[in-house]
Amino acid sequence: MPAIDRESPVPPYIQVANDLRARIESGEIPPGRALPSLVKLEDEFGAARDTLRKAVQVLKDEGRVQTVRGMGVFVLPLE
Amino acid sequence: MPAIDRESPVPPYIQVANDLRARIESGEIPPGRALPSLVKLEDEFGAARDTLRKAVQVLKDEGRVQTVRGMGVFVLPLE
DNA sequence: TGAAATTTGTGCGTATGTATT
DNA sequence: GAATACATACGCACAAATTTC
Repeated sequence: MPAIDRESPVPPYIQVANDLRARIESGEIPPGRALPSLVKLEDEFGAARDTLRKAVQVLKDEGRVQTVRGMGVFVLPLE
Repeated sequence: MPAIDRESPVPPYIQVANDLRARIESGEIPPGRALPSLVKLEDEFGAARDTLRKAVQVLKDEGRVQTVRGMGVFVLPLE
């Protein structure tokens, strides 16, 4: 299960971003599918919304996901 | 009238959850029936939807209610 | 038929306060 | 002081499922 290592010098939002990126790259969350909702991510990681939004923002900045309002955050096809 | 005590150290969403739980346990809202809609709860408690959804989430986590999209939040039978 | 109303799901942006680093 | 994170809350917009007319 995903977990945040509070002892790590890597900030939680980076850890979450890394975890989600790994799920995308492994094909666990394929293109066209949505990431777990923020509420679910809260449960999974036990992190605050601030942190999770930042993590998603990282993937957005990388062009890996795209937010669709009211629906979720979707994984984009690789270029 | 249910009301949220803003002076209390207990967070509003917990207060709402406690109130709803009491209504369920008293039989005011029996199994199979739905809780008031989020819109009605907004009126009743004067709280934001975010707060009310969190309150409902607490009861969900407790296994007391189940949400059905487009229909409502239903009280589950006791186990 | 289908359109509107109702209700929950999801996300955005913002805000306040606390605590830690 | 600044950055980060947590916890909570407000208000809004749009999506989707269901019910009603």
